Amino acid sequence: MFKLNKCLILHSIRNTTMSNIELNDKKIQILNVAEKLFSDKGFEGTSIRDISKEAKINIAMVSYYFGSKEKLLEALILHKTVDLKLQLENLLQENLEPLEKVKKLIEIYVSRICLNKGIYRVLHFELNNKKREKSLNAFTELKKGNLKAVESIIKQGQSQGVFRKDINIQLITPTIIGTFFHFHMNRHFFEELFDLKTEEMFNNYITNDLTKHIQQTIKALLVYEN
Amino acid sequence: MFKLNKCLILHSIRNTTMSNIELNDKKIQILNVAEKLFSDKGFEGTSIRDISKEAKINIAMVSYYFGSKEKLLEALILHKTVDLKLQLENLLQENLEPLEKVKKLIEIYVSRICLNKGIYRVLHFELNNKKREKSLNAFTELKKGNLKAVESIIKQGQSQGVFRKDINIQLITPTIIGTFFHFHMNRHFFEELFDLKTEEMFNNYITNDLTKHIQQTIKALLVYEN
DNA sequence: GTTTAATTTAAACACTTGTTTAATTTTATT
DNA sequence: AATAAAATTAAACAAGTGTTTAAATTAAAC
Repeated sequence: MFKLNKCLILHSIRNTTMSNIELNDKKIQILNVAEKLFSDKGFEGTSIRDISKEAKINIAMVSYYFGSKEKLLEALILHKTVDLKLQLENLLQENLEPLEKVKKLIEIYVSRICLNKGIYRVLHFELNNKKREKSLNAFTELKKGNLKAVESIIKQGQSQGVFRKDINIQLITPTIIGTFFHFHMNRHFFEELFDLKTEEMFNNYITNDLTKHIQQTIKALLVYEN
Repeated sequence: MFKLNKCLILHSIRNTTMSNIELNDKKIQILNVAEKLFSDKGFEGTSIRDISKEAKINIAMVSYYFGSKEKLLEALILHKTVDLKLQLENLLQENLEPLEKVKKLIEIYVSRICLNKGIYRVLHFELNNKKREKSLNAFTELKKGNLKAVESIIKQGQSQGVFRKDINIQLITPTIIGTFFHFHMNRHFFEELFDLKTEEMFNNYITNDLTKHIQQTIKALLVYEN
């Protein structure tokens, strides 16, 4: 473990790149393979031997680089969830109508999660696993930031008189992300239902029809008069 | 395995009870424990030894009664998802305003899934696991039935001129169940956010606030004029 | 009460798990 | 070229996995 720490520090000095210390071709390769396998077979369902086989490395390299399987998961979450936060913060600065902002917010959510579906599926899987609590703290912080962004956009719309005021702001994200995830989790079912034969057709359905449905739903919730 | 089959048949003769052959106090006990543990720790994360310890039975009894761990999961799904279908079919027969029917539909979904949250969480977990495909066929049939029910209710409302016609009916269930599940999956987060200190407070929030939010959302989607 | 079948048990099975070791090879530094 | 550090390896570790076996116990049938 002493070796490992030294190695990390040296790497961070050598790699003058952006991110938090630990970037390295081989490590990223391992992370990508881990994402794929965790997503397909779950965290417990994936063995380090599976990962090393697929990544064509020795079994010991995972412990060598990350310390343990658990810490590999932590690194994976950190590595794959950084940019969503940035994109939302940028959206807040943009000068747009509240309704347009909400629409764009949904677009960002869907496309972002869709792009990193692997890790978000893992997160979804492991979210309620008590063993995994520690690894998921970083994710909780992300969620808090996201909620702040949604709150700010909607309150802006409310003070402009465009949005209803008797809505539960904190439950809007669950509706947006929940709809998307339920669709994704039941992928097989909807592929059959909508006759989506290829990966491309499936993704197209998401970026068009599903996104539109979510936007329509949230818009209706925010503006309709009963 | 020969012994097992014989045993099952004899049981079904002795037990003159309702259900599909295989009911038995000890088996139900095992199923309940399995539901709890699978839900807490996932299917792969739960060992037969965990189950036998918690259920206070011998390790061999699971294989003896169900054949294998995989078949235990199949039995569990079948045993826990029968009644939702019935409740929805009853709802279809009721003489209610379309909007009231939708409201009640959401109530049924939420309460039903909430009551059996264990097994639905397992389903959610294992849904995309290719290894589990066979065990989940029964669940696909359930989903198809549910979709039929939703379709029939909404088309009724549309033909009465109460509901919009430019909505994606097939995506309404994802919004209902997805919202609920996302809330449930991120339980820790929302417990903190809404200061829900006890199990009771959490469940109350679901049956009141969350249900209301979903009903409000779907109502808005169905009736608002843009 | 004896016999037969069903249940329950502890032990063993072969296999997989995450992690560590110590030796080797590769890379970097002087 | 020699030295030191880092990366990689195969082998071993102890612990846990699902399942099977064969013997022991309990219950049912006669």
